[in-house]
Amino acid sequence: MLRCKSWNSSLRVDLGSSVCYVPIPIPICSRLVREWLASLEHVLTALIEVESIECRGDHCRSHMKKVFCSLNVSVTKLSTGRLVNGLSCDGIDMVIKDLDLEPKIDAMMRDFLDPSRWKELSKEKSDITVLIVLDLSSRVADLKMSVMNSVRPSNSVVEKSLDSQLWHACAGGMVQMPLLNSKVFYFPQGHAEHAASGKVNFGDFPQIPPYVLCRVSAIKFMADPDTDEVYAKMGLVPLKDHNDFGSDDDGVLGYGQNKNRNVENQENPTSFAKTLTQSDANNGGGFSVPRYCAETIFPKLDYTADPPVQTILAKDVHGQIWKFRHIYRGTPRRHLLTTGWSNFVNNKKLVAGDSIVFLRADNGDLCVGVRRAKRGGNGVGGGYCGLIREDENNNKLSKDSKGKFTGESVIEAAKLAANGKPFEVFYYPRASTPEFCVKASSVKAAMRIQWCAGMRFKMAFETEDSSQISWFMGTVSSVHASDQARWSNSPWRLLQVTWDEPDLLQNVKRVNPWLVEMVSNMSAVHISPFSPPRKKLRVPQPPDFSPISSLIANNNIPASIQGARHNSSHFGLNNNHHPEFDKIQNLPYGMLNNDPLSRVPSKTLEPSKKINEKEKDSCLLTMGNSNKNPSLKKNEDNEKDKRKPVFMLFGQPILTKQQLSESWSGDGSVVLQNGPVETSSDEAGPCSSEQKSEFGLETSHCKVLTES
Amino acid sequence: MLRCKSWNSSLRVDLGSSVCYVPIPIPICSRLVREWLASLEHVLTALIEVESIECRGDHCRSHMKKVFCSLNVSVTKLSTGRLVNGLSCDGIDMVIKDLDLEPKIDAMMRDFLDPSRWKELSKEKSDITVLIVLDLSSRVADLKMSVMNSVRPSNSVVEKSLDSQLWHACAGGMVQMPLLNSKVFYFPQGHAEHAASGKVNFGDFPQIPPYVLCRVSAIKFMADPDTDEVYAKMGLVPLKDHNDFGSDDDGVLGYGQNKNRNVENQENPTSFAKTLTQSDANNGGGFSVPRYCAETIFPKLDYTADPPVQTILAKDVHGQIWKFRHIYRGTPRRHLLTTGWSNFVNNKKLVAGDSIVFLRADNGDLCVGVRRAKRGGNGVGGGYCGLIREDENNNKLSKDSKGKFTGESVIEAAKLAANGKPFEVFYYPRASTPEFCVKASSVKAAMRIQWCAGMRFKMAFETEDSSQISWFMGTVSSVHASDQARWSNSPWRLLQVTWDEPDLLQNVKRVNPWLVEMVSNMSAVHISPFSPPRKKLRVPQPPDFSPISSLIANNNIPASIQGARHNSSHFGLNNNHHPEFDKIQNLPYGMLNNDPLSRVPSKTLEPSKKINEKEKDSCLLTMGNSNKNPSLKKNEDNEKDKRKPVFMLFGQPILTKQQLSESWSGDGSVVLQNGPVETSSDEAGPCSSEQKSEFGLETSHCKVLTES
DNA sequence: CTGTGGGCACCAGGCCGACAA
DNA sequence: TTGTCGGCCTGGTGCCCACAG
Repeated sequence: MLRCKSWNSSLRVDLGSSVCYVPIPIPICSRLVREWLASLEHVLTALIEVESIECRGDHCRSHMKKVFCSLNVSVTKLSTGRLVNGLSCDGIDMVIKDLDLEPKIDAMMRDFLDPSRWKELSKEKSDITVLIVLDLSSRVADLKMSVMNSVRPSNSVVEKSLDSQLWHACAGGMVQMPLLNSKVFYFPQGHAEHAASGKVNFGDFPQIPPYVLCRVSAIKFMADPDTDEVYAKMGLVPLKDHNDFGSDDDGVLGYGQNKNRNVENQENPTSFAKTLTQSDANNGGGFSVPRYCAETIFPKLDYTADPPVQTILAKDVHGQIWKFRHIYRGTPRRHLLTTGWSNFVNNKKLVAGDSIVFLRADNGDLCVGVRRAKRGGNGVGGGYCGLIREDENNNKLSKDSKGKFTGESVIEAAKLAANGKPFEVFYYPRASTPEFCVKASSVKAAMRIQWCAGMRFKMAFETEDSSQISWFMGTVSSVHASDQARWSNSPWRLLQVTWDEPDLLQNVKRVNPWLVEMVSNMSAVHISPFSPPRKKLRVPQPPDFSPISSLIANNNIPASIQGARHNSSHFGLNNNHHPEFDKIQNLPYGMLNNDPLSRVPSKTLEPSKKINEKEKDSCLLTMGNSNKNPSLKKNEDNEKDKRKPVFMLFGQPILTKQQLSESWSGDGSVVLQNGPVETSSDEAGPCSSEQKSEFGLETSHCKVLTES
Repeated sequence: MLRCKSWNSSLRVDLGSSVCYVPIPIPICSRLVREWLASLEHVLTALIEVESIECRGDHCRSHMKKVFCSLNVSVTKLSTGRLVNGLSCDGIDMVIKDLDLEPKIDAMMRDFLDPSRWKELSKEKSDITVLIVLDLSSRVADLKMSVMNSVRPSNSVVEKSLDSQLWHACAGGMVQMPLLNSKVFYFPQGHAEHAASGKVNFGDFPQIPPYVLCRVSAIKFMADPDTDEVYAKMGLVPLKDHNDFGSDDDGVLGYGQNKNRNVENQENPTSFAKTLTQSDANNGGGFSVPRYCAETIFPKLDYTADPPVQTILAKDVHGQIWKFRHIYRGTPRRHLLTTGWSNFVNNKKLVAGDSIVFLRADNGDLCVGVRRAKRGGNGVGGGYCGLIREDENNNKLSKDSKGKFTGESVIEAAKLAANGKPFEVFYYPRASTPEFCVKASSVKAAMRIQWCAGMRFKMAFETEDSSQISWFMGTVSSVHASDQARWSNSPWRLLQVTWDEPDLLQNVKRVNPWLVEMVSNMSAVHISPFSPPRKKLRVPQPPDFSPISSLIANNNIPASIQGARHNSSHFGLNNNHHPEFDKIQNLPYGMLNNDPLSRVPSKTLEPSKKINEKEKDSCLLTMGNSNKNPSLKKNEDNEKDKRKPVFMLFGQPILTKQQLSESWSGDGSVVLQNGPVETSSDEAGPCSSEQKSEFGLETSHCKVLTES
């Protein structure tokens, strides 16, 4: 038994030490071994206790790197719950041994290579030990890479839903994922932007509606095995009637939009994000830990030691455990991660500008996540993001051939949605497109607002380093469907806006109503509390639309039929209701109203009122910021129904006759039918959905707020 | 202009120095760059003259590795002839500059990225200069690998025929490639062994004959871009009549088999092969150059210098140029390759036991090739090789999806051959299966021999390190088709043999007649002149055939019809002619005789005579060794027709009536029809080939030799 | 003549405090 | 409080000779 003090820089092992994530170098020819590793998926990304190290060969110095060394290890803690397909073995302590990867592996290893054998072994919870024979040749780096590729399971195999807290921490503070069984509106347009850069031709599918109310039947929080990019897979079931909605916890209007926003660092103090500095990302250096992070997230350090030092173990999104040396030293004293950090940076391919997230999970585990800065583009500029997404997609396709990112996949999902059939979507929160599955209550609340040109609003954006959220002020310049030809009644990107700081938000020309909050002009100064105004932003990157105002001039709506009561004429835009409503009942298939709740009486549409400055001030929305008020925040989760009855939708919505007579609309073309329809039966279409009816319930939000 | 003395171990560049093969690390996100590199194919694997080095960034020490450095280079000599598809630009000096690979490459590089632009530029032979921006981050190794993969063209793209001399040097001394336009016999059985481990089911294709006479219409010497393994792509045109044979230079029988064997180191003294020692392959060390190699292959060293040192530039099979420091030092003095050697070893992934070939080409270029030792098997043992071949094949398939190594590809080729249509085959000389396209004259000469059990022979094998060739003695134990059920008339692996040293050649149980030379028992001692007898061998690895003797007992031939004149009864095997010849004329499609030259008269088959020991001695073949006789060798190329008229096939074959009445045969089932056939016209089948007719001309070789 | 091993120098990686923002 | 830098130590790489087969 010969002790090798140091044999490989990536694999520094001493007897009795415990090592994390041993990337096992495999001899080139051992195809079988690689396949075996792949079949085991994550089993090797485990905490490994080194029992003995043996060096074979005649000499251990000059040819040490060619000697086959035997590393006898105990896998003391499996860091991931999966051994083989479908088998969960979380928490199994296991030891693997007597596995010889030498060239003559074939005969003696076939037994071990059989995944079913592994499955059985783990069922019995018997201890197994692996004698891992490492080829410490000069090609270790190469081999390590190829093995890591092999070990890393493809997306199609691993669908484990990872820790929701870590997922959200990586996703960033802007992301709001709907709850399981909650209602969302699915927007095919948004899906197309997200998954196919908007380059989806819906023209051949006239039955696809602009939005479909769905129940979230499943949601899996996942992460790309190569890039660690978090994404979610959502199962959606189009809703035919409200009986599907037993577990809906989404009955309160008006709160959804910003309820969980800004949770990071405030409502969820157990996580901390830091953007890597040059020194952090520099290969030779360590990681400078902000004091707040070290004191609130990391395990308590024994400051009586000199120097105070400890080992940090942090789990990443894949369940891999990373080991860091945490030391408190220097003058003045500061917290640093030294040993292990460089390895992490290299493995995750981090560069300055990327962010790292430390999170203390509810079970006490320390987790580490990664948020990559947008490469090759300075935040706001470029309009690249869609393209980059598609490129990644193409690579992905060749790997798992799932087709998540093609126009076809969007069409397929949208067709299923239109037909009332369950479907699946993938959502990448780090992509710079707005969420296309939006909490129904948020949409409803937003659409209940009488949007009109001239309105002042604020909208939240992530700063480029993803560490902060900034609010930007803007003015609604126009209200009309973003694609009037195809989706004339779609609220998607309904608002055309101008920004108070247009240079920073050049590419953000149209926004979704549920992403903005109306504000008074006077509050502009103090709504951006923690961000210097010029900080670079991460904003949704809409594909460049051609100017839509020109389309308006050429659309089918005669100018003569436009009313004038609340004419926002100073923008030259028309946001009035359409007086000849019946003439444009060209609602797409599946949009007919068969929801008893929404059978509001037919009435003559009353044009919305022009909102003057005074009214706007009185309409200032504070609900999105309500969680900044500690006294309110405490009770709102449990008592929001009672506390804000004015926003209730289900139960007894408070609706005045006046409110019922109003409807939201954009310009003339964006008018939703909200009169009673000779109700088609359920057989009229598999998805005679209630989207319109939901919007039909809208009230003037300003008015309600005034009442309360 | 800041000088970076050393910035990266794989890229050590000083001003004014010339570097070879700069693997360019590319920032991760630069997909466009990678595509561009791929489109340029080999352009970057060139001799590069460093003009200037610039380091940008605030500091050049601690963050040097993150700083983008600009390397201003001149590509002084393009090492490969291809820039873009179809464009040959050998010898173009070109300089590339002003190419910025920074993140914002897209806009400014699109022009450069256009392959057609490069095509034009190279047409004009204008000087271009590239400012190559290198991301010297810690991920250089990773990136280098990915870029190398990108740069390396796939097989499907590059079909450049590489230097024949280097190809043959890498292929080894055993390999005999047919000449362009020469005649070969194509053996589907051999093809199946070579390309699909023999696991090809020909059962559904009864029209496929066991051999097809072909003209070699094309031959390309190629090398695997990943492994450097040499292989050849051959175009074959089945021959319908001898008029196709205008340029046939293969008219002399009896010489072909060993004419070009042992050329390396003897007839071709400008190449030298050495098997790498541990020290050679060891990462820390250099390469110990044998004196002979240094003095005969390498450029002349100036021994007056102290120490004598020079730079060696050697081109590999891909045309890449490798640079080595050649020094003559130490006590006692010896030749060493130092700087550059380690890089070569790592890049080629060489290990001890692999061989390296240095060759001085006719044009004076120094070339370097690689011959890998068989991994994972000790030479003779295992029977792996076929399997390994197939595994490599599967990998290959996923890469170029060419299907060179499937049973289907063999079936396809064999069907085309059977139908007289041109086809293509790939031959990997380092695979351990016999050549399946064999010089026609060799086959004819071999089949003219009256093979019979008990005959003594020798056969050449390569030693495991590929450096030498050893001759092994054996005895023919049985003569019958290797697969009597399907290929009853195939000469492929006709001879079942026993070896004088059976332990070394356990898996070689059946051999092709044209690969062996008959010898007398007495010459056994001195025919293995330059190899210790126990040196490990590299031998063809036939798939394990089940014992064929049992098949014989169950075949369709009644025992009663077997003659007994030359009964080699001491082996219990029957090598007599079939007296009821007409009953087994079940020749496969395409085997009918329509060759006027071969329309030998029908006659009663005379059973072959038993060869007693005395006769065998008199039959000793010396033709195969004739080139060892300097006086003979000098003239044989030009005058072989005249010098050995007894072996002529075309022209005026010397055939006595007795000779014509004889035919070669193995056991009863391996009888070729050589009587006149009611000749089918050409329409009888596209490939009514003359294979049988060729063999129909056979004479008793023993007899002919006795006459001369 | 050449294979092998130890000596040794160089350098990239990595940990440190100093210093300043 | 923490980002950046130079100092400095260390281990790995690679060139050298000695020695021996």
